[in-house]
Amino acid sequence: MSKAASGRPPILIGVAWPYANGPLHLGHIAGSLLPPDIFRRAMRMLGHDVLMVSGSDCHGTPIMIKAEKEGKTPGEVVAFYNEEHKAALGRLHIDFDLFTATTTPNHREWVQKIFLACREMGYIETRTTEAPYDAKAGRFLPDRYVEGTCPHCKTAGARGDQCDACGKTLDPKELIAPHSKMNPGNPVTFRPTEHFFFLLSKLQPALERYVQATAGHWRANTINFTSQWLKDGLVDRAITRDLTWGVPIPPLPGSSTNYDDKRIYVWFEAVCGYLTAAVEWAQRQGKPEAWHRFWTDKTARSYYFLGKDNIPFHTIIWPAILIAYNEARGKKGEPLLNLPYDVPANEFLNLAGLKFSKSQGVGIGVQEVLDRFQSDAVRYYLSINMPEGKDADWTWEDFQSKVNDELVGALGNLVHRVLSFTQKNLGVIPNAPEADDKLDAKLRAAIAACGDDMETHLRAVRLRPAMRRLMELAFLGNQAMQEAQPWAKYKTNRPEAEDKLHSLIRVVKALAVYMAPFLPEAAQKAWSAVGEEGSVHAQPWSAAQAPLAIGHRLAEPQPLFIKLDPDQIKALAGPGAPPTPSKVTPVDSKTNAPATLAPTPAAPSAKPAPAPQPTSISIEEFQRINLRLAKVVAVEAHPKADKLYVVKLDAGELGPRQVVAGLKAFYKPEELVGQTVAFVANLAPAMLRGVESQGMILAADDGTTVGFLTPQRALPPGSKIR
RNA sequence: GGGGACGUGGCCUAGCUGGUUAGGGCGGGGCACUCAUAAUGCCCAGGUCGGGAGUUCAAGUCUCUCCGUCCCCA
Repeated sequence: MSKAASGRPPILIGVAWPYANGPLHLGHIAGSLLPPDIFRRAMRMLGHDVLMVSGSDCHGTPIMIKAEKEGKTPGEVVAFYNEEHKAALGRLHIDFDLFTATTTPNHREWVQKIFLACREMGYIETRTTEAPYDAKAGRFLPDRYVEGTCPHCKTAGARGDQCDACGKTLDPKELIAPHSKMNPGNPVTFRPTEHFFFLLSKLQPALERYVQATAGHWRANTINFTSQWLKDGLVDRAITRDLTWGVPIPPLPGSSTNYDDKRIYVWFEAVCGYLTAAVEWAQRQGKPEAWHRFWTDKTARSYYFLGKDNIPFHTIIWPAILIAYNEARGKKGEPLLNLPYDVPANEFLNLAGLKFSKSQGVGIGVQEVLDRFQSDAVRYYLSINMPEGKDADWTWEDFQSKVNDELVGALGNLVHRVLSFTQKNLGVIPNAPEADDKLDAKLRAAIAACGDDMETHLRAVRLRPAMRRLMELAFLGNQAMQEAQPWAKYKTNRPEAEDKLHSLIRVVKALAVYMAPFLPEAAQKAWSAVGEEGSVHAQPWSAAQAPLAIGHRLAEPQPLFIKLDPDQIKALAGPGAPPTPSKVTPVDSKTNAPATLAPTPAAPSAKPAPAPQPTSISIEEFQRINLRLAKVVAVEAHPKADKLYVVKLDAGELGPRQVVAGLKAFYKPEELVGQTVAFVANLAPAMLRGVESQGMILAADDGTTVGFLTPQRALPPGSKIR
């Protein structure tokens, strides 16, 4: 494959800028935000220099209106959502080199520079049109903020761009009795207004050449869409609007006209963000010219990730702007900017068949999901169910099934069973088998083939098939384990069992590498578990085939993934539950919390749920519980719960553990730190309000007083309780 | 109204330039195993590849048309 290739091209990844008028939902993540993160991680491991940028799209009328409604400034609204977006993305480990906003001075200056350059080259001119105007409010209105009676079906409440009742698209002028949507009492009149038009028609021939030369590797949907636009003939478009929130029109050479009440429209301005964000990133690096590597290096490639509704802006309009601007750059002898190399547009993710919608309150916020589930579980479901070729559905039942049966059952289980058995019986990673060992050869070949296939898929931005291919390796590993039967061999032929285990650990290590782009947390856990140093994300793809750390002493393995609780899923999927397709209370922008959600499980340590008392259990049953001593290293308040602590434990040979405990009402942090406590070490990990808990601290209580258990004599952390 | 994408067994889906018995996964049924988060492995379940027509020696895979879902444009 490309392993032999030297000089990997730098890769610029542009991610469609989420609009800063609401929290992110899963549709955004699946459609345009998660795919580039997977791609970015994969390309880094494949040796490319990658820059991934995006930010909040902050301008336009909807944000002004939202600000008015909430009695805030537009700046406050977008700052809030910019933070929300960053937090949600961070929790999902979608890591940008820069996630900025269109409100920065840098962005404004560059947009104005590009605007002027395009105008200078003759691609922007002014024209006068008539636009709806609210005289009382003293401002022009976007078409969809004009309401009136539909001229076709006579239904009241039709919008200026479309009538929802009969589905016809409208011109606001056609409406009977047009009035402002925000102020229904205010009549709307039409006034002439001067605007700047971007002359797409003049750029048509150049765009055709560009598409001709580039679109060979685009997805069918994208290329057809684009050629259709070109076939129909490009229409000049207004790129300014009558509003006051946005990038101002710069002073025009040779003109004294005042354009203070106009702004450059988002579809011209926001796409420039891909360039301006790269520049800002370079500045922040302290290397102001560093962006050239990704923008003017002739070998560099740019990938733009977006939803299908966004295609023409990235295959027509943005390239057109770049072509026009490049003409000006060429004249000045500046290096030319690269046009989009690929535009892997995704279809949509729906919630049980309904569209995610911020405005209609359909859907669940990313943060609410992450309060309940591991980010890798969410990433897995979104990856294996990615809307790459067609729309996909998020359903809670399917989420549960894919996570429990595939992620936990196949992938997580393979890693865990291999490491558990080895750790328990050998303690260390065994020596490699002879070169002619059959199983080892087979698994080595499988690992190499999987890596190659995944690489092919990943390079072509076929992420869902790449994830599928990874799962095939996990299936194969389980098969091999089943056939090899180390548990039986171990008793009769120990050297042979060790050979088998070595080969299986090889698979585990390969999985750690290959899953890294998709499941960053689990990949790191698995990587460390097989005794490898440092970050798996810094490894080359080929690390999957590197030799094992023979002789490394294994720690008792922790499961990679938490199994989903069917009851919790039912609560989310059931009738009346907030994230169902039924409408949800509009999200409050301050807390951005939807209506109540299913209660989180009670804190594990203070009061165990009253269970039916079994009369007796066998000693074997009791021995299944791994009780240990651990030293409390640190205690922090749980960020999202009043009664919970996040406790860091040193569990001796088991390594560090993190446990969520309901001790906050009974102990101060300093009363706990340094103490030796008893805890259940093999309790299935659980997410408690967004924090993973890997065990349970034991405590006794009489209903009012609570006391944790501690050994009567000093014993080291990790000591067994039996 | 125009254009585009998609429509494969209960569910999610592979199927590139047309050609052996249409492959996987989930769920379901049976068996095996016990290392593993009651996890895993094996076997089985037999879907007229949305409907119809056509091209061809041969079509899920090309053409036309109709239906459904979604997106864009007018």
